[in-house]
Amino acid sequence: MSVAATRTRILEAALDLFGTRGVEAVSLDEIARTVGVRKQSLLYWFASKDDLVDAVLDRVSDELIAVVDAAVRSAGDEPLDRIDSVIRAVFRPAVRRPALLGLVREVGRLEPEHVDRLEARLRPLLSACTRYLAEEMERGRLRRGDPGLIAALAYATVTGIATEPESLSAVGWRADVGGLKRLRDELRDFVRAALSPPNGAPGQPVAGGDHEPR
Amino acid sequence: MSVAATRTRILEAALDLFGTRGVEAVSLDEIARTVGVRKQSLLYWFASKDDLVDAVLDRVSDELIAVVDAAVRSAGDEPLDRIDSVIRAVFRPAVRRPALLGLVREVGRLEPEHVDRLEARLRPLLSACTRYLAEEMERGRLRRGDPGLIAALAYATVTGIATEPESLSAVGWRADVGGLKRLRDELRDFVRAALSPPNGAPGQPVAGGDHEPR
DNA sequence: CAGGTTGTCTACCAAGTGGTAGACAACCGG
DNA sequence: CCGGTTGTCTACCACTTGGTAGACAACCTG
Repeated sequence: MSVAATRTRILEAALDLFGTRGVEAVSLDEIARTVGVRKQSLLYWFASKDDLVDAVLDRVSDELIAVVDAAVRSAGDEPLDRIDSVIRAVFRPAVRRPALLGLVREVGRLEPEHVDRLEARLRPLLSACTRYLAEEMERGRLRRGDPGLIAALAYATVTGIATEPESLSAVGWRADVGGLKRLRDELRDFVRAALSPPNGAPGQPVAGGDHEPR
Repeated sequence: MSVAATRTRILEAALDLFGTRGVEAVSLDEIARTVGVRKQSLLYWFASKDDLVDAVLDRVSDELIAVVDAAVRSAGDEPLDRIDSVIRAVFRPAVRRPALLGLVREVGRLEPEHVDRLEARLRPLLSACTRYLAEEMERGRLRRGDPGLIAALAYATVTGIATEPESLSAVGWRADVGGLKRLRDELRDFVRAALSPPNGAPGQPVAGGDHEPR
């Protein structure tokens, strides 16, 4: 009790290991070892490896949804600024802890049951996102395109760059404080440029008094 | 001899399995089974799993380099068109066979020796790419930024989107012929927008001989 | 046809896999 | 202080892991 509860520590360790090395590649013994406990204590808290995977995925999706929601709420009206805000909010935890997005990226290596579960939990976030993109494209404040695919592309860019510090080191990048800042800024500029409407950046809103009907 | 040589068939099967499920998660027995041979025949051609991994990585880097080189040579002078050409060339094999880029994405889950080997083989391609980006930024034909990080971002976007058809299915995308075409076009537009210089598309080079003092 | 080479196989092995059964100590409310 | 709950443990289990040893057939080459 002086330290965190065993269950939580198992979850954290499993998240990191699953996210960085892959679910199938990590054994229960290894997780238990890093927690400092026997495998059977782990199986006391989680009936099976599948159970543990589900719990970890739930934790990840919870955290992701919370982070994105907070970022959206704290941002202004301009869609590019709002997207900036989300990226900033996701970037920090993602780079500091690649396992977080790494686990999401594990989708497709997981068994269908797990994929379904994760998709179901993230669907509200996802559909709100594509709906928002579609609205702002309509208003001319974002480059037009298929909102779903645009969302997927932005997602791929952010997760790809955040989960692969190794490829970044291949282009001479270092993970110090300055490097992190430069990477974050470059990512922001990249996505902003990719989503900006073709005319000009500031994009005065269209005249009509629209009110975002929700 | 009627079918492909055993060695080649092992390499192909290993590439697909390693790339889609992860190196550590795939056993020699499983590879052998999909080839239709016993594990010990596999160990006759490749002394160990590590040897097999190296051989597969070599094959992947060879193919990648060949594809990119051909695309660059066949493209025109405009950098955005040239980048289009590379993306088009990489997109088709990558989406048809996610294992290809999936294996490259495995970097960071591999042991350092394998990473070093792969990086060494891809370094010429990579440094040529960043050098080219730097030149064209200088000439004002690409949006300015850190060439290395820009390259990494474009790479992350392409590989991320090509290796995760599952996340695409989450936004309603289907992998039929039309879907592929739409995805390819959307990816092209996304990257083109992300890399275009901010003024206008055709981008006459800047008059003064500026040199960005670093 | 003799003798070596090539390629696949069966038979093993020690270590590790996810998981079960149950002992045992610490704690709790009555 | 007593009986049950809680949490961790040891002891197993059947199966899979990467890898070794060596039998054996098919093939060349002389």
